[in-house]
Amino acid sequence: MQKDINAHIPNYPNLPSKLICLLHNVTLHADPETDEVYAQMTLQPVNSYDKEALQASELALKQTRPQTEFFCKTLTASDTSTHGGFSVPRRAAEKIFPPLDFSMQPPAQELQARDLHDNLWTFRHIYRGQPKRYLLTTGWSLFVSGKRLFAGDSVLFIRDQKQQLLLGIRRANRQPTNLSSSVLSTDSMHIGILAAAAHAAANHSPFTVFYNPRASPSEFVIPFAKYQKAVYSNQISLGMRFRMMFETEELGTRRYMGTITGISDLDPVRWKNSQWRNLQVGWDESAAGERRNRVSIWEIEPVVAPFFICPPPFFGKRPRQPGMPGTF
Amino acid sequence: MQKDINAHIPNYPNLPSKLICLLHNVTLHADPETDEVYAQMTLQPVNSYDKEALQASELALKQTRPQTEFFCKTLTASDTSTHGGFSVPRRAAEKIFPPLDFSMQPPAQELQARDLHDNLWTFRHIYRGQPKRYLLTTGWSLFVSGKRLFAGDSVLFIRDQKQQLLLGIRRANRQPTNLSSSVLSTDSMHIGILAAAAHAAANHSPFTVFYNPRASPSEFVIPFAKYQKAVYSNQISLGMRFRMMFETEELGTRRYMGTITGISDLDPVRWKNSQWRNLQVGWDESAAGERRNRVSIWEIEPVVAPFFICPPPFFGKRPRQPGMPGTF
DNA sequence: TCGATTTGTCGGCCTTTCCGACAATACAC
DNA sequence: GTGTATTGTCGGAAAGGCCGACAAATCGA
Repeated sequence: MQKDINAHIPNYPNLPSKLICLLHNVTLHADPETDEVYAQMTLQPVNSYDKEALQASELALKQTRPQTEFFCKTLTASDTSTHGGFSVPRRAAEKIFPPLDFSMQPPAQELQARDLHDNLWTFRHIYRGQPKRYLLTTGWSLFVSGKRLFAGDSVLFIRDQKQQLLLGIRRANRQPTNLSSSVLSTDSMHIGILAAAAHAAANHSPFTVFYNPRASPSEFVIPFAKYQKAVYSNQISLGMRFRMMFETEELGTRRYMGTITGISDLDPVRWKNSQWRNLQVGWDESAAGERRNRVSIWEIEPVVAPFFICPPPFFGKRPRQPGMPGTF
Repeated sequence: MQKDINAHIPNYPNLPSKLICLLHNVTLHADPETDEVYAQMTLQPVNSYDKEALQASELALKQTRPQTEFFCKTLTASDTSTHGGFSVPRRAAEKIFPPLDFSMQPPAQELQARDLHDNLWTFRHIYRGQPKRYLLTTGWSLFVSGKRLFAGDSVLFIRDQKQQLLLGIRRANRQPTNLSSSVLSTDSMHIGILAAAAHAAANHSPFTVFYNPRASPSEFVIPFAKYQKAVYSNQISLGMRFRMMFETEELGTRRYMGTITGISDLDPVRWKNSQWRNLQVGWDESAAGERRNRVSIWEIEPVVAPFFICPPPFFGKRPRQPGMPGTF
């Protein structure tokens, strides 16, 4: 299938394997039907020597990432049944939600949160039961049915810098969501964006890209500072050990270790000398195929530690047996 | 109390007893709290000889009254209880609502209607039961509680020229609604509007009036054509017989007959020679005080019939005994 | 490993809401 | 009047939804 797609994508001889761009704008959107989240970016190719502008752009990017708190919970059968409400994790209620007045019996309060379409949802937030726990009751079932949520889907509560509550959802991976009717096919998207980028690169004019992490989680746009730091500080060599972060289902992160087993172009015809996933790697743990076997230099942290660290014999409670390092 | 109000209203010597105006604009509004409906009109005093402009204004007025269908129902105890839904009069469902698909078992459909604040309400419209009848079920109780409706209040469904459903409410006359907190007092309103009208009359400049038929059902703004027709065609004389239309509670109309018993200024000091309610009348039916004893010439239709029609000895089913004509 | 804490599920119970039965009312002739 | 059509009210049943009981799962030492 990969081959099939490649066959349809034309070659753009004037499109270099990497474009250095100014980031003019990032806006978040969500599909009105599915609530699928995506970002829209306006990029303008520039001469790489214009360092001042690049740094200003970097700074702006950092400043637009405000400090917020959030929690994410995967919905249980009880959370989604019509029989009851939503059981709020204690930490979440106490860190994210407005504090309840514990002189009331029982302590309870109306709670409002806005989704990505700016719809306001209202819930009753109450602390009750034996043992005591936080619950969302009235209003919760309207939300569940309104968003068509099922056990396994997740909700995300975010408290922003203005102390406002935001509310997102993340559907479980059921069958691959069929978006073909409402969105351009992956092929057309690729072709379209390449044409736009080629034109923009030739003219130093702005162009727009969309990033939908669920539909295609590959990051083709890399912060310039991250890229530079990686290129200047990481000395890559065959057999080098590294660590890399992965996001878990629950928005947490976890590190895996691996070894570099090769360096080669992913696509020697169209993207010769591109650093995008030009490192072939093997992983210490996990069955083959569970993690990609190609990564990019800005994704990894070199292990600078003493010459040899024994691939950890692993400490207790991990459910899955590790693979051997560097064998792929 | 009438006397009391009069004492507070100053005299505007430059304000004539009638103003001929161009009607620039009519917009409908509703009180966000009570849904009370009122109209806002922009009027510009003109020289009465500018007939062309007056006629254009008349024409515009007629055209803004689009042809629509509606029905109004006074809510029963069952309609407003939490035990059930809304029983839709058959004629109404079949004339106003989108037709159901009778091949379904039972025939049912989602129905949406917009209120005067542009809020969209959604109901389940279903045809079921034995004998069969139309009902609104799901969503109805939200509407009843949201609008705080009670048995005796009415709902109004209107299908407009775009086949859209509009939804209005009309509360029963419980105790006289106390609007003093949110609206200017009647006194201040009167004084303010008279000042505005006086200024506008002097300068031929536009001014704005509000018309709230529930709060004060008196019509002080009369379509010019209606006024002219009445003045030129009705020959008024003492003892003359006439008919007059009244609106019933249910938005129906009904005619009553009466006799002119006097012609005199309602307020000889401030509105000398005004034709507004300068006809004193007696009614064939109804106890004294039930209908006003002063009317205006444009409200009545002269009875052109044979010289003497016996004040009807009344036919059956009216619940209340009539007063004698012309006795005040 | 073990006790404490957290939280998922359930039975109980009350309210809401859907349904047709039936009767009261309105309407047509 | 009298028969028919319409619609208001009710009992019954199912679903929604709030509650604490209890136990399963998780966490921390």
